Amino acid sequence: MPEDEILKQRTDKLKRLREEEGYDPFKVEKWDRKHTLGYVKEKYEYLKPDEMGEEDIETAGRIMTIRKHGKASFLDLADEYDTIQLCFQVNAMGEDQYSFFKKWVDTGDFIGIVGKPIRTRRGELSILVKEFKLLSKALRPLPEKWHGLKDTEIRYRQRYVDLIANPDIRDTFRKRAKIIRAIRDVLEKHGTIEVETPILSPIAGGANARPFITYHNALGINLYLRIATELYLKRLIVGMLGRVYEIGKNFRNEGIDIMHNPEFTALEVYWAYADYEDIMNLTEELVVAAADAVGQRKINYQGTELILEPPFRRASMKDLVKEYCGYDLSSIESDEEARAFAKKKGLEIKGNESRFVILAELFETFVEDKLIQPTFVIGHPTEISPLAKRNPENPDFTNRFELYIYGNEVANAFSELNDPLDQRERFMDQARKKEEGDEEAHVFDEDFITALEYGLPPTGGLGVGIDRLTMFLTNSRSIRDVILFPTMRPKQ
RNA sequence: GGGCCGUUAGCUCAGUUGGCAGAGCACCGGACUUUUAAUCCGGGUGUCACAGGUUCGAUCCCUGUACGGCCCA
Repeated sequence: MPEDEILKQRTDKLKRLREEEGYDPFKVEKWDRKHTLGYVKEKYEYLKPDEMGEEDIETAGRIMTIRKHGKASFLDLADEYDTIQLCFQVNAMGEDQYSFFKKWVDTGDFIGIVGKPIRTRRGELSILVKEFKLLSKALRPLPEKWHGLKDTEIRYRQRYVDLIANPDIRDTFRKRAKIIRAIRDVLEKHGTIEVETPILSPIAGGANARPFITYHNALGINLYLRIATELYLKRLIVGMLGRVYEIGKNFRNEGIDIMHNPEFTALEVYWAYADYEDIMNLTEELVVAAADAVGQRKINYQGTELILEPPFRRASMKDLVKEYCGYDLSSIESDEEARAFAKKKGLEIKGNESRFVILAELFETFVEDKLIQPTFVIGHPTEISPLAKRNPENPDFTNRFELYIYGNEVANAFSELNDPLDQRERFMDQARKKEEGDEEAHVFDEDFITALEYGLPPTGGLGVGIDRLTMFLTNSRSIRDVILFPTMRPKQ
């Protein structure tokens, strides 16, 4: 039957219910749910076939299936966590209620029930219902009961249908909540305060990315959706908040794929008086707390075992690139030589890359996807790290690390650059890159320099991709499986 | 941005070398007091994504478009 016909049929049924019975399920305001299905399942597990519990259970849920047998019927009732069978029998609830049920109740409807726990002859823990109340009606049919809902397009566009039909998906989002809760707990424990910084701002800085642009009518100016929280959070360290963090959405105007959604959730943390090694320890603590929150440190991700047990492997970018593609920076004498090497390796060369940029590009091409187990990659070139403090022994490199899991960047952190003079130069270098056509180069933020001129203490900072971390911890293949309403192109 | 794949009933999917469009579940009517993929009897509910083209005839072949997925940059 076409969906609009079912819709019409059920709408008519609702109308008749209102007229013939004087009952309007949409006028019901509440139901006192004294017990959950989980409570019943746990407490009455012991019941033997044909045995009945003494307690009156008062619970509620959505009817998932109905098996009608004349004067007795069986329903599967689901609440947010569990499903339990209900027995509807004429001699338990009386003629009136039973015929009301037969006439007016459909799968998808919400009902509240009162009844006693029993185990049926066939061994199924159930509730023998003596009273029920129709709490709300479904006018559209549920997806098919065996296969659930598979169509990715409907799953993402109408997540509510996905969540009804595929209980596992509900579990993924519960785990996501637990992960974020665990992260907050660790940070609070370390005296880090949660703050909120602007999403709309005149300058979108703190990362290499293109922003979304919007327009403020009253001010008559363009504003940008943030691409990172970094520059605002560091201003707060200047402002002596000591330790701050923010968990929130960032927005990057780029493509959508299995690892990228235009809006995504990031954690950023800044600790005064800490360096990147302290932050590395913190990162391990956060990842492990997140893993523990959802159950375990050894996880199966898409058939690969990932072991989230600290200490994570630590390796320098230079060594990794040397190991995986033979590029030994210490023996490279010129940028030309570096470019020639890269070209031989099949990289596309523009012609102005430095030996450091080549290092980073070789890393991306030849190393990244090999880093399956959690690995801290340390020591990124200064040229590609415009907000990170230089390594005092080798100023071409920074005290920075990224955490890779399953070939993907999950965290990025460094000792923060707090020298306003150097920061100005770095921004100017970025501005040059922008002029040369790099649309993702950092924007010059004069007020941020001003803030640094007031004095930023030595500070360690961290960014973590919450969606990606959640993917690994929930064995989700796509970032869209851990975002409730992923970005979709509008239909038509 | 490029390549490949997909789009058929509410859902999961068949199918047609180009000739009246199929199944299971769901849904509607009936029977049934222990089912749990209930069973039995009856009912097919569709713009075969959209727009063109080829053809006597297109859901099928061709072109384009939309949306989705995968891979690559």
